[in-house]
Amino acid sequence: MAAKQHELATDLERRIAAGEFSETNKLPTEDQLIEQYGASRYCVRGAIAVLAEAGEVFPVRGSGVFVREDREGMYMPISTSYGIAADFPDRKVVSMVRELALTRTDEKLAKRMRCDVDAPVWRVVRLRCVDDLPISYETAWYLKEYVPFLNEEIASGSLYRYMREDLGLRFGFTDKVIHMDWLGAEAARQLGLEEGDPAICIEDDAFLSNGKLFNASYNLYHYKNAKFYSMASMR
Amino acid sequence: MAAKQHELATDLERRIAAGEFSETNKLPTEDQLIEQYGASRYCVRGAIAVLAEAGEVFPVRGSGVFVREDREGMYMPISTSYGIAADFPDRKVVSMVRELALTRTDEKLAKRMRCDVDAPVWRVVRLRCVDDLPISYETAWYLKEYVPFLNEEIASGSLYRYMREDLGLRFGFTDKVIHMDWLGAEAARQLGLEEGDPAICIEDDAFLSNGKLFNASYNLYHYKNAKFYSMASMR
DNA sequence: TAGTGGTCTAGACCACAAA
DNA sequence: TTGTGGTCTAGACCACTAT
Repeated sequence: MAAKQHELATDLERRIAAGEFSETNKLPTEDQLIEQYGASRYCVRGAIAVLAEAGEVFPVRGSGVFVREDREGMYMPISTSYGIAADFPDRKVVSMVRELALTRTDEKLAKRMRCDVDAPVWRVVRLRCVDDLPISYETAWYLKEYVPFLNEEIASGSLYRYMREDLGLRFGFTDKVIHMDWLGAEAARQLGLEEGDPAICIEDDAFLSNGKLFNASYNLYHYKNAKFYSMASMR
Repeated sequence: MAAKQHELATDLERRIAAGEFSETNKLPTEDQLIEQYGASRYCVRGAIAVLAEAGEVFPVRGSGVFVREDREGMYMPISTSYGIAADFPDRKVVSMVRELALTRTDEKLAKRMRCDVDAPVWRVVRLRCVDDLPISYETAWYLKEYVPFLNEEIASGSLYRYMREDLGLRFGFTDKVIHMDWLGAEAARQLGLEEGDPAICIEDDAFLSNGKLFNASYNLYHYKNAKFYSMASMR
C-alpha cells in the first residue's frame, strides 16, 4: 500500500500526460487539489514535491504550479534511478548477460562494499541496449547476503524490479561518481567501439533503506548513444 | 531572513563537522531536536531533509538519523550547485575571463533561451581553476533583462554570488544535459590539453524561481581534473 | 514492548505575483 | 487587493528497529 502522496502524484502524472492541463500549463491550486482528492494540504504538497523533484512541474509562489515542457530525445536520469528498465518504459530494453558468477570479495572490493573480505558476492557483467543500441557495459556486484539467488534469466531482465518486488528489498539511496575513462578491449568490442575510445564512467554504490550497501557497479557508457540529464531545485 | 529549517540545518551541519555525534554517528532523535531548538517537528524534519538531500545524513525508520561518511577527494556536485565557488569553499577558485561582451541572441540561442531573437545577452567565456588546476572551459550567456550590468571584475569572481546577493535574483532550478564531447583548438589550449581530446560536457540551463530562464551555458571539463558525484534518495 | 522515523490532519500566518 | 504557494505549529496514528 503506497502512501497517499504517491497515489496523488501518480494520478496527477496521469492527468498531465492526458493533457488535462495543457491549456493553461498549470495544475489546479493546492486548495482545489485538496478538494478534488479529499486530502490534506500536507499530502497535496507532498505529491507536488514528488513531481517537482522529477522535473515535471515547478511551483511559483503566488502564482501556481506550472507544468514543464517535455524533454525531447533519449536521456538517462543521472540522479535517482530504479534501473535502466524503469527509465525507458516505452522502449525495448535488453540486457545481455556476459558473465554471472558467485564469487568472493577481494580486499579492494570488500573495502568499497563495506563488508568482510571473502564475502560471497554475485558478479554480473552485462551489455545493456535500448532500442537495439548499445548503451553501457556494466560490471556489478551484489552481496549474496541481500540477494541470495540470481540466475541468467533474472539478470537478463530488470534486476532492480526483481530485488524490489520478488526479494522485498527496500532501496534507500545511491552514491555516484562520474568521470572520464577509456575503453578496454573487451568493453570496446561489446559496445561496438574501438579500444582506447573515451567513455563516460559512472561508479555507483547503492544502499538499502537501512543504510547497508548491497550493490556496487562500474558502468562504461557509449559516448554516442548515452546522454544524461539532471534536474535540480536551487533552493 | 532564512527559514527556520535552514537555520537548523546549518547549525546541525556545524555540529556534525565539530564531531559532536562522531561517537554514535547518529543525530539526536527528532523529539530531542524539537526540545533543543524549541522548534516544531515540521522544522526539525525539514532540516534533516536538507541534510539528507545533501547526502550528509540518512534517516532509518525506527532507528535514527545516521551521519554518513565523508567523501574524500575533490568532486563536483552534479545536481544542485550555486556555482563552482560555493562548491569548494576551502579551495582557491579562480575564474579567468577570456571573453566578455554584450551581444544579441541568434536564432538558435534564442530558441534555447526561450527569448526573442536579437535579445541582448552577455556572453562570458571563462577558464575555471581550482587550486591552480584547470577544471573547465565555460561559455555562458546571461540575459541582460535579468543581469543588467556585468564587468570583468565581477565575472572573475562568483557570478552566482553577484546575481543572488547584489542583483537580488532568486534561483529556481537547473536542467543539465551531460554527454561526451571533444575539445576544439582553443578549449584545448586553455585547459592545457590536446585538440581532439575527449571531455565531459555539461549543458546547463538555469531558471529563476519564477520559472524564467536567465542563464545558459556550455561547459567542457578537464578529463583528468574534474570528477563529479551525485547522491540521491531512491524513495 | 519501547523507541524512532514516516504519514497524515487541521489550522494559522507569511511572502510573493498578478490584477 | 486577492489569490497563490511557503513556512510553521500541535497533535495523532502508523511502520519499522531494537531489545
